[in-house]
Amino acid sequence: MLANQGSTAKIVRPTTLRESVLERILELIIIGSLKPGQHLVENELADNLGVSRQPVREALQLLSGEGWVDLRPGHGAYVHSPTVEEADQLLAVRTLLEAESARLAARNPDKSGVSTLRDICLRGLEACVADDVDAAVAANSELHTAVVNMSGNRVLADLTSQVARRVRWYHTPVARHRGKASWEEHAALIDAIEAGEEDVAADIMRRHTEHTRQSYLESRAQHPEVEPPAPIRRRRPRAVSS
Amino acid sequence: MLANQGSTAKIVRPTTLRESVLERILELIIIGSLKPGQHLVENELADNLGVSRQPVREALQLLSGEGWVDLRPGHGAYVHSPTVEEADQLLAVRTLLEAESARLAARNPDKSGVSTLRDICLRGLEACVADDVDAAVAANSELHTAVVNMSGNRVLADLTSQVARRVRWYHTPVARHRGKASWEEHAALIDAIEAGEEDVAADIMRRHTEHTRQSYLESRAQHPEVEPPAPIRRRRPRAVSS
DNA sequence: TTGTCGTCGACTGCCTACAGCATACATTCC
DNA sequence: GGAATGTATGCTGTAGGCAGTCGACGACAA
Repeated sequence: MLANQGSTAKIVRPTTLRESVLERILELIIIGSLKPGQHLVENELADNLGVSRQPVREALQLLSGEGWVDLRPGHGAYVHSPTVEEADQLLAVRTLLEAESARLAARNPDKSGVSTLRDICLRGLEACVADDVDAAVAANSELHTAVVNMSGNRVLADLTSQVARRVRWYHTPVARHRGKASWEEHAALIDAIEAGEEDVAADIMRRHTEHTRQSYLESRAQHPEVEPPAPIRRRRPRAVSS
Repeated sequence: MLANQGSTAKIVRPTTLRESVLERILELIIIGSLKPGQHLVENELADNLGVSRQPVREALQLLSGEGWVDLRPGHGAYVHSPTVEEADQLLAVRTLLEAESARLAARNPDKSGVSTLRDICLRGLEACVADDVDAAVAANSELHTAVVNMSGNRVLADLTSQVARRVRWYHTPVARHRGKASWEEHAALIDAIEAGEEDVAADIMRRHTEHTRQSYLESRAQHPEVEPPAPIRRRRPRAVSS
């Protein structure tokens, strides 16, 4: 009976076709089935997903709004081709946004919010010592989300989540968590928020996210598996015929 | 011959119908022809603009990505209804982003960029003493854009422009420029950027945008013309018949 | 061999049409 | 008289289809 009721009273949206198409395409991009720079032919996607072109088109329009695909009028949609430079800039912006979130969260910390943070932190640490990487990653993003929400600035929260989603794309080849040290930083952050020390909280968060940025860059330097920009192929190589 | 060549080598895009529809709808929203909370019926828009529903739908999808309209699956598109709280948050985020832009611009200031800034600043000041409000406003946004571009962080620039566009929406009822004082702040900002004084530049920009935020809030307090959320009407009141 | 032009194929952009759904009104029952 | 249900209507979501357009390939000429 409670199956469909999200804990946060999320609206049970009448999931339209274009929404599910959007999510499936997004998943294909994230797992790498659709490669950066690849031309997304509407008919192919429609056939593969078993729908008509229309919902595919609309899903692509929405995805372009989130920076996942680039629309070239008259040419169609291409999977956004990430560069190291862009990843760096994205992580820099994330640092900026999240540090401000931490500052605002510390400006008026509420009891329940802080205790939520502690719960998540505890879970993350447990997952960490249990070597459950997936759970640790989940707890990590959950904690960051919780902090942004505590900021009370919804615009900031939306923007951050938007940026964070794109960052996740770049995280794929990176080691996913930095172990116990990361959670100690988290704990310190929560302390600062609870104590209302704005500058300290912002600084911890800034250094924390800056750290992941650095490790991303290093990892990227070691594995420069950057794909060439975009081999634009509109026709597939003709099969031997005649 | 140079008619179509923008100064910044902008691509001459093969303007599609949905693009022009998007711009026309956006204009209608900005000038207030389409009011906050209003239900955007696709057929009506299509008829009024002389196109079919398809490009209208796609334009609405794109507009939703920029926060101008809200899509409710199964219900259609509604003009985003701005609240004072959201405006405040938006302006706060803009302050954050632009201050960082100024910091980055000051980190490595290039000669040509700085001279461009000075040109714009001069024009703005001239427009100001000539009491040409429109020109002053234009110069103002041009200058801010130039600073963001000098930051060298394209993600930051994109995000800022996105936020700034939405902020413009809230500026409508506000006094549009603060006169000479504003341009003196601009001049000081440019000096700081040229001298490479990151902290100073960031601080000037922060206070500068914070000032406009304060004046917005005050103006809003005096003219609390906030519309009621959204009187959702899907059928127009039936005409007296029979 | 290299540059230019014509042809062809494929894909996008747009239009029209239909089905499903949500809302508002009218009617009936308690 | 009030509430619940049936019915009508307008709108959205989706499908299918057609024309325009862009790029690639091949032929021809220099």
